[in-house]
Amino acid sequence: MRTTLKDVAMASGLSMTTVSLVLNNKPNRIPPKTRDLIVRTAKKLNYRPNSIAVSMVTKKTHTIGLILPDISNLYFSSLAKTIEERFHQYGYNVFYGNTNGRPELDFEYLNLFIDRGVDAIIMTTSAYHDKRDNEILKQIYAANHIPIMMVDRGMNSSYFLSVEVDQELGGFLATDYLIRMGHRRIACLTGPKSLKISTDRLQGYRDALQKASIPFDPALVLEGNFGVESGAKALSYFLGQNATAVFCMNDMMAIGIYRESRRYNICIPNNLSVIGFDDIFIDEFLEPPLSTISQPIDEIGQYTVDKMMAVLSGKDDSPKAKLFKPVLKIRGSTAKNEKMTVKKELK
Amino acid sequence: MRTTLKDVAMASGLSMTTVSLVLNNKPNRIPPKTRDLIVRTAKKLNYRPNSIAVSMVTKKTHTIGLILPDISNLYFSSLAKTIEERFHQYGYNVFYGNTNGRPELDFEYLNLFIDRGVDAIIMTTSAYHDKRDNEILKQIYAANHIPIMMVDRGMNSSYFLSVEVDQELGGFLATDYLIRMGHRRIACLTGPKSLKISTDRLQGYRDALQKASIPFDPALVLEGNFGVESGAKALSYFLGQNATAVFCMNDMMAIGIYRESRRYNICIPNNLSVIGFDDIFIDEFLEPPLSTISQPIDEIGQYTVDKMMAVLSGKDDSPKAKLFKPVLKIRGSTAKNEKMTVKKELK
DNA sequence: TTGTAGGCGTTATCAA
DNA sequence: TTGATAACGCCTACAA
Repeated sequence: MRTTLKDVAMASGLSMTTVSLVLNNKPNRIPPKTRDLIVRTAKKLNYRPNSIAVSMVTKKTHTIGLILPDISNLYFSSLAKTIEERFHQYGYNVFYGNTNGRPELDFEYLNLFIDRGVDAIIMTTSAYHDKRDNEILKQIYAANHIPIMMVDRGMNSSYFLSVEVDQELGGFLATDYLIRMGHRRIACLTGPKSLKISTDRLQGYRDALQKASIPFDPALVLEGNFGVESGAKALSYFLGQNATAVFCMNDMMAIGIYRESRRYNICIPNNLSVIGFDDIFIDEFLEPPLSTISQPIDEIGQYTVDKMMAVLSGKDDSPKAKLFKPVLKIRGSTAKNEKMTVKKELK
Repeated sequence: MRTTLKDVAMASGLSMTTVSLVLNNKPNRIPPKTRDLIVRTAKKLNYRPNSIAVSMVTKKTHTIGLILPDISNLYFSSLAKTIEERFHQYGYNVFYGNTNGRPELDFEYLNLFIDRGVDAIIMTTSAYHDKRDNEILKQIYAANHIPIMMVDRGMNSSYFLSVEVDQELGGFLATDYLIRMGHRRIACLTGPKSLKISTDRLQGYRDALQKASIPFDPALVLEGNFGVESGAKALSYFLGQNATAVFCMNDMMAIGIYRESRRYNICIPNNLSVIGFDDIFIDEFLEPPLSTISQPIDEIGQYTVDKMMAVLSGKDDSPKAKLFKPVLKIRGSTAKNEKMTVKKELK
C-alpha cells in the first residue's frame, strides 16, 4: 500500500496535523528540528500525498478539462500541446476528450469532467448555430459555476470566456492580396456554409472585392467541405469560370487543387494563383510552397492558459473575450495576374 | 452547490443507503415504487455522483494516464485520439502529458498521474538505453502496482505490458522492395543512432542487402535527425555516392529530399527512387506520392486499450508483449532502376 | 426492505 | 508548539 499521512505521523511519533502543516509549508511555528524529522521520514517512506483525498476537502483538483473536436487534426493537436504544457508549468493536469464534431459529446464530456471535479473547462464547441445547444451549455454552466473558455468558437454570450481569430479579416487579407496582384476573377472555395467560420471568411472575401469595386459574382463561389477531394473537384469548375486565382478556406482543399492542377497541366502560380487558410506545417514543403492565412496557434494556446489561470486565481481583470488577428503568409503559390485567363492558355 | 446523495435521500425521505443502492443498480430488493421515487427525485434535483468521492472509497478512478513525447506529432496525435475514444467507450477518461522526449518528465508525469489515482498508465517512454532510467521506472512500478503499458518502446522487461512495431521488418521491407526494383546502390538515411528504432531499421536494411548478396557499403549510410532539413542535406551526398535509391527512416526526411531534388533537377522516381517510413497523411498528396512503410496506428491504439481493459478487469490471459507488423505502401516515388546512375544523367 | 455507522486520506478548526 | 476531531461525498458491512 501507498504511504499515507498517517503512516508518516506514526513513524515520526507526531500527529497528522503537525505533519500536514510542515509538509504543506503552512504558516506554523514548528521548530526546525521537528520539521526536519518529518521531512526526513516522509522522504524515507516515499510519501506522496493522495491528490484525490486532498481534492475531497479542498474542492480543487488542479485539473483542467480540454474538449476538442479532433485531436488528430494538426491545428488542435498543436493547441492541445501548448495548453497542456503551459498548464503543467502551473501544476495543473489536463483531461482531454474528442468530440468529432458531435454536440452531444460536448455535453457528455462537459458533465463527465465536471463530475471529476475539474477546476475549469476549455473547449472548442461542436455546437454552432443551434439555440438549443446554447441553452444546454448555459444550463450546465449555471449548475456548476466553474469557468468555461470557448476557443475558436465564441458563443456571443457573457457567460463564457472566449478566444477567437478574426475570420473575416482572414478572408479579407487573402482576397485583398490576390486583388493587389492584379486578379479580378477570384474564385472562393468555402467550407460548409453552416459553419460560422465559413460565412465570416466569405464576408471578408466580399469586403475585399467591394473595396476594389469588383462586383461579387456568385458563380465564383463554391461550397467545399474542407477535404482534399472537394478541392480537387472544384478546380475544373473554377477554370470554366475563367478564374485566375482561388481563395481556399483551408489548406487541405488547396492541396486538392494542387493535385488536380497537374492533371490539367496547369502551373501554379503562373496559370493560377492559389491561397489557402490555416498554415499547416506541410505548406512550405509543397511545390510551390502554399501561400496562406496563418492563425497564431501558439499565442492562442498561451493566452488561453494564462487567462484561465488569472481567472482561477481571482486576479482577473481583462475582458472576457479576446480576438486574435490572422496573418497573411506569402509563399510561392500566388503570382501577378498575367492578364490572360487560364482558359485561353489551355486552348 | 451541487446536489449530493444526501440531498436526494432527504428529498425522497429515504436513507442514503437505499438511494445509493438503486442509483448504482446494486442487487437489492427495493420495490419498484421506492425505486421510481428515488430515480425521479434524483433526476429532478439533477443529481450526479461526485466521482472524486466515489474514487475515495472504491479506489478506482476510471481514469488513464497517457504520456507521450509530443502530441502535436501526427503519429502520436492519431494514437492519442484512438486511445481516448476507445477508453471513453469503456467509461474511462484520460489525462495526457507531453514529455518532449525528456526522461525526467516521464517520471514526473508518471508520479503526478499516479498521485491522481489513475487506474493505469500508457506511455511512450523517452528513456531509451539508459539503465538508470529503467530502474527508476521499475521502482515507480513496484511502489504502485498499477498496470503500465509501453507503446512503441519496449523495455524488454517482464514488468510492463508492451506493444511494438517490428522495426527491423520495416527496414527490411523497404530495402527489399528497392532491391527487387533493380536497385543496387541503395542509400539509407537513418534517424539518430541513439534511438533503438534507428538501429533496428538499419538492421533490416542490412538483412535485405545480405539476402540479395549485395555488400553493405557504410558510405551509403548517413545519420539524420528525422527533420526535413536533414533530408535536404543528405541528397547531394547520396548522389555523390551514385545512389539510385534512398531509404529514409521517416517521411519528413523524404520530404526534404523531394524539396532538394527540385533544385538539382532530379526527377523522382525516374532518376531516384525514394521510400519513407511512417505513412503520414500528406504522403499521398506529394508529387509524386511517397512510397513508405506504414505502421498500423489504429490497430495499435485499439489493441492498447482493449488489452488494458482486459488487464484492468482481471480477464487477461494473453502474453504481455505484442508485436505488430509494418506494411509496405507502394505509391509513386519508387521505380525500376534504369541501370544508369543519377550522376551520369546529370552530366 | 431499509437504516446506522465506519472509513477512504486529507485539511482545517479549535483546543490544549 | 502540537493534537483531537469534524468534515468532504460516497460506499458498504452489518443491523434492524
